Amino acid sequence: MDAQYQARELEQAAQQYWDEHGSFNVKQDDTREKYYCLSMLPYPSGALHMGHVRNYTIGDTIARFQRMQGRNVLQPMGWDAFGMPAENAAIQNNVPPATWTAENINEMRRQLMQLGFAFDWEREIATCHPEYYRWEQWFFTRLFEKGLAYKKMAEVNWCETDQTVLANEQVVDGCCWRCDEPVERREMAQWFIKITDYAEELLRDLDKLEHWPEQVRTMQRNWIGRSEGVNLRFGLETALTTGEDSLEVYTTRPDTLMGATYVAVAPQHPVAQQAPAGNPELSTFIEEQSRGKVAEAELATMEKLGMATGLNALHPLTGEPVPIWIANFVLMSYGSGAVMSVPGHDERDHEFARKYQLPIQQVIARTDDEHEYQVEQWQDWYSDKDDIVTVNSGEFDGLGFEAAFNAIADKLGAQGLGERTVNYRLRDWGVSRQRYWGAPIPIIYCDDCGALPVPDQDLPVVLPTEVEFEGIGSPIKKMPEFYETSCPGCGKAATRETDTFDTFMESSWYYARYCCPRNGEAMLDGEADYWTPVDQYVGGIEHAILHLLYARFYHKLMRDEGLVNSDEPFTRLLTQGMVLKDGAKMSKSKGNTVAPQGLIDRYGADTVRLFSMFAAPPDQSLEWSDAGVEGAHRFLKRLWKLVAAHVEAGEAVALDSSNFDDVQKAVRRKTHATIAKVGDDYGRRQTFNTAIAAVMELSNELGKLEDRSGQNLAIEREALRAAVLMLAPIVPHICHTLWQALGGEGTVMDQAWPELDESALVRDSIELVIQVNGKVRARMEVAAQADKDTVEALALEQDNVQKFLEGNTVRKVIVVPGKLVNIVAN
RNA sequence: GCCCGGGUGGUGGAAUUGGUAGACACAGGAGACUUAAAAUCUCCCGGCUGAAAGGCUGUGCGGGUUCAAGUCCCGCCCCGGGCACCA
Repeated sequence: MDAQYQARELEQAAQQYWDEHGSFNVKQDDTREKYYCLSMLPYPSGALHMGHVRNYTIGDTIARFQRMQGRNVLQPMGWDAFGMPAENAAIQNNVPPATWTAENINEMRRQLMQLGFAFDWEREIATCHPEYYRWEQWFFTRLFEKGLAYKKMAEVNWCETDQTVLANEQVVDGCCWRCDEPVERREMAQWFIKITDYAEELLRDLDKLEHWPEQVRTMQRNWIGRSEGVNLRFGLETALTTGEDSLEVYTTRPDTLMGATYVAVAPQHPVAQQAPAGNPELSTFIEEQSRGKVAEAELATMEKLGMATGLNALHPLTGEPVPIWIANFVLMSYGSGAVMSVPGHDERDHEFARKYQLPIQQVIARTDDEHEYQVEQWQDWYSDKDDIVTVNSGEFDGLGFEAAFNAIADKLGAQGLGERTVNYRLRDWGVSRQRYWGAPIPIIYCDDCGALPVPDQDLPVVLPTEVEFEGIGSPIKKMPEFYETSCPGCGKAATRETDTFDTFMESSWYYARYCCPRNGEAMLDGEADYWTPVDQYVGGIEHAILHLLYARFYHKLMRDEGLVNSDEPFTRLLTQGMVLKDGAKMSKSKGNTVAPQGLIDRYGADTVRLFSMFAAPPDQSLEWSDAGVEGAHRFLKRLWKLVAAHVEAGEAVALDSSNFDDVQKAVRRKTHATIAKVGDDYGRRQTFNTAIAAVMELSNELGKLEDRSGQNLAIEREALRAAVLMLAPIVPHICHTLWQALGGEGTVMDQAWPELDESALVRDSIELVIQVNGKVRARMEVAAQADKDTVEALALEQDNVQKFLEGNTVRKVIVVPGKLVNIVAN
């Protein structure tokens, strides 16, 4: 073999071998266990960034490791090709989004191939191809027919100057990013999918996802936000012009109902809309509240403002009038758009009541509190439902949380004024986008027949790619040749929907389509039954809620359509941390990106892969370091030289462990301890950084062998073969070559994982740490099987231990077998 | 504001179930080889102290539990992710 490690030549040769042998093209095979390893598909933004390299190296490592466990491994790749950046680039560079996207895909595919990822490229998909989104459109028409897709009004960011809808990202400090004019919230009719129908199941099945990070499950649980409470109605002193004479609110704390001193409604609430008649100040206030963007963070951090409507509601229990206020923090899109306010106990209500001098009434007290309730101060024990008792609540006085909840809920129920209900924070999924570069929503509007789905035989509704793209407004909204059509019901002239789908639609089911990407007859087929669910999913932590929740939802929708036969799409999830540079997320906008291409050119793919896996555990953020890359490269050079020197020493004799000296035993023990550790690190722990460190330790340990004669060479051979096998998933190219140099059979990627020899791990003696009062004072070597009494006696004999025991009495001795002895003395 | 993470040497990180803090690397220092440099190899490397053995101290801050705390509990501070139209 070459004396020098030549990454470029060796990597090209390995990739050529894989290509010629179709090494990663997989088929259904019922003789082996299947393993579907998937990394989140990239948005084709131009070139690969370090986040991609990290993501796909993790996925590739797992895929290759599983292959070495004997499984039939599918690892596909594709492109999340619709989205806003293509439109922005189109404006800037005067290139149609389709062209820009296709060029980016070609460049990024080339880079992925250069990194040697074991993808089955025959299954590649791009979500902007009609062959893909056709089935998304078809599926939407199924949902429409089931009543799971519907249209309603919803708020969007609106720029009056540009006459266009803006994404949250396009609103900067409350203003349009193009014209810098203030943005307002405006209602528009939009398509929604009823994810709330599945809220209970999405919540419940989180318990089944035992191989998901607890963190992600907690976030999803909180996002769905199940609560139990009461829907109750306040009467309206004056009925609305619509005849409506009550106001519905939801509360999780009916026990505090007697403390409700006012009602707050959203500015868009019917009561608020009717109130300003003859009150210009109020209408100005309501209008002002439509300024700013729709993001929750925006609404939650803005100053809490309100104004009295002059109208009263009637308390459902007492019949007393309570004022109705308009408050900017009440959101029309959450629940009924109205809340009862209990300023005596709720922090936000308290703040609001103090600001506007509204009455504050204490209705719960702490059973264990000696302190007087102070109206001026909010008491933070409100959310604590233990040890509280109702007060100032008339017939409901003296009850604990549950008793008060039940008594008040029962009373409301009996009077027809309220009922117990389960509520979710989760809102239905708005899938309409008023943008061009997305999948057209397959709906036709007819003046007579209403909204009708495009019939199957007319699908796909193809997005025109030859367009004049100006950037303000979607071009297809100005193309009669696109939107003019005939009604599938009555045949009369009709209009197509010109909105496109949210791009989360494409990424919610792509994992299933990889199983049968070229099927022109059906969305999914039997191959999807074979491969799904995905065994291992790898992607950024930033997708912990939205993408992963939508994909889980879509899987259940597909299951209920008979397309897949499992309840959850992703059995095991690994959420990758961010790639940072100087403490900030690498991004084009921050200008702190490091393009992997230069590093691949300089050091080779294996070095880049090794560094990205060594620098941090996969779920933590990774701080980029150019110096660290150099170090990773040095290790590969050392490994190369080690194997070269070993091969130079000639053919090894057969391993015979019967007469090993202590050094030989120690080296061989290290080999097998490493095999045990690395297997666990790859499989169970998924801490690839410690797996690499362990192999580095093993290679350092080999220096202890004095020469390469006799059994030493056999021990080294065993260690090097194991090291190459264990590193192959991370640095597959160099290991492909080194495996051949070591006389290995076949290719390294198809070898079985190295076998652990338990007998090599046996030790004659072990080192124990001796502490006095928890501080390490000595170490000693004892026979591995020494019993507790012997260990204790030996520990007490140590000189330094004696020194610290002087003048003290031994109170207790704790022996942790195999680890330490702690002598408690004073 | 709300939800979820994180904080350990000069740096990235290790310590897996409460049991030796700093594995493995990077950077730095000293030395070897070399005319020289690069590359490579050897040794040192948390702080204070000591000739050494050792001692004291140390995991964002303040408390607590325990024979023993980076790890568990309570209260803070700072940084990152998400917040439904960025993907």
